[in-house]
Amino acid sequence: MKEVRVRFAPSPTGPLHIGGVRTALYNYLFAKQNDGKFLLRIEDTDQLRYVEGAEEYIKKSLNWLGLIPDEGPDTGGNMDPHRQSDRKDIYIKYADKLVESGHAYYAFDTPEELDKMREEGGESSAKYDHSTRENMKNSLSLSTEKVEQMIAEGIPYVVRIKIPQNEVITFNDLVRGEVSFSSNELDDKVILKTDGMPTYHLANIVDDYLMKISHVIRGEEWLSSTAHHVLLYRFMGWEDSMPQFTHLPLILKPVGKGKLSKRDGANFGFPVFPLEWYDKSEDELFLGFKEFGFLPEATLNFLALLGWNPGTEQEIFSMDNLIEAFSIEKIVKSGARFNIEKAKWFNQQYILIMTDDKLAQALKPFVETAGYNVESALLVKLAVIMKPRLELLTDFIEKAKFFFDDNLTYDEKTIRKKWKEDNITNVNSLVELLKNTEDFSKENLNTIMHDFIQNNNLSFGNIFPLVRVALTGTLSGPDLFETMEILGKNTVLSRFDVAFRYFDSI
RNA sequence: GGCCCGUUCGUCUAGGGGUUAGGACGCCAGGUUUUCAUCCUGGUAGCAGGGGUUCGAAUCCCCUACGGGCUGCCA
Repeated sequence: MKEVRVRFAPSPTGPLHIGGVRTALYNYLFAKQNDGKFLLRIEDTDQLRYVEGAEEYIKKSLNWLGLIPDEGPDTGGNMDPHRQSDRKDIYIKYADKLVESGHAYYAFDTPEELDKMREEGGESSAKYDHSTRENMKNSLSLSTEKVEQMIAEGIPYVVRIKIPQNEVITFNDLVRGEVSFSSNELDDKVILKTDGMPTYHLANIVDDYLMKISHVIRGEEWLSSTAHHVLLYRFMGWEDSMPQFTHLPLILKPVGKGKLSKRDGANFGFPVFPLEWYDKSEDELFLGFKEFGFLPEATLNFLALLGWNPGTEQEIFSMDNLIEAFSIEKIVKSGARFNIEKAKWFNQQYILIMTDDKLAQALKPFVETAGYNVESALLVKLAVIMKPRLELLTDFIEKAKFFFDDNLTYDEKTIRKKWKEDNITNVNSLVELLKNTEDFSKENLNTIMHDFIQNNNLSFGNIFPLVRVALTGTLSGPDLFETMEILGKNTVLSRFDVAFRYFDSI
């Protein structure tokens, strides 16, 4: 059987977005499952839209996610180069070949002339095709002498594919089954631009052929132009080694119409990029899944299930599980809405199964970014008790800050309700008791405080909330005694001091 | 407008002629817990509409509606 070779072929026109990440993931899974190769190819044939740093961003993102290419711009090898701008000469050669065999032709039309042609088409807006090409300026409508003269004069030209009439182009899509297009509906797409760069269509089939790609797994936006690609393979004489096509459903906005876009992230307050991206032209910083506090494994797991499912009820998959379970046949046909709540749930599941050391390690950069310096031993302790309370790694700062930041914001509702006569007296007695307590282990604190309440015939509900708010500012949090043990006697006593003064002032 | 693809709880989905239409997220309720969270139990909610085919349709066919993509010298 033919070796499985798939590629992820992004265009460096901006940050990789979540749909692209999923495409990369499915390619990766398919390659690994079949002992094949996963290639990264940079499709930078659009010089106008090229964005500085985008290629680097793509590589860094794949790296964060662990989707490491077997072959790509940084790996070298006999399929090099993997950046299309470095392969310009190759495409020109093949474009010429198509012109020679009569499957493509030169066209000299200016943008204005093209606009005019389209406008004249009226409602149904005309295409550059069999019905219009004779009226345009190209090597089909012009005499050979005229064409040679124009080329000699340096008049810019493109190469267009000559789509035959009255043919039905059928191909098998691994997700959708048999798909057919009438050639009469297809336009004579530009395959080589005036700047000598190929368009996607040419570059794509030439590279996929040369790089021996066995399966093309890409987004559904390419389905419509696949007939053109099939024709190109045919004209090149490569139909026998044409890859299998698989078109993935698109990822849609969480609400409203259309596919997920860069703006949605900002609008709805969730990430659509793997890593943060600074957009120079708009002077805007977009945070990524990483900065939001998502684990790469959880991000991948969530994305894997968005448009694919194993057919079982299993939802949590390690990379190895995914590689084993993945199958193209199980890819869903319809577009999926992006749902951040489910993504958070996956993240929570992964946090829950992390080891304490790993969690502490993952938390560290977030603590530092927030401007705190927490020693490792404490961080591990906090990781243990905060683990079931985190959906995102960033929740840690918000929810555990009081352990390493003395600046508390007190829950005033509790103070107003509970900081009264008897309670004040009792809590103060409790503090006196704690002052005389040397053993601040959670077990001892538990015993002492429970005894205190029982011996004085008090209720938990009148004492513990005040203690909790005085020490942490909030009513919700981990076990009180454990919290006190970690805080330590000195901090506990000084916090009572500060808190009670504040309570009195309300 | 044209062409192509799609449509099962709010969301992600299973199910491919006979199922009480299953699971997950979310939400709600209860239990556990000194609080919050975790955890456990239960509940909520769906086959886009209309025609066929069939003894029988969520499942097959057609139409309509709706959604999505493409229709660039962008990918």
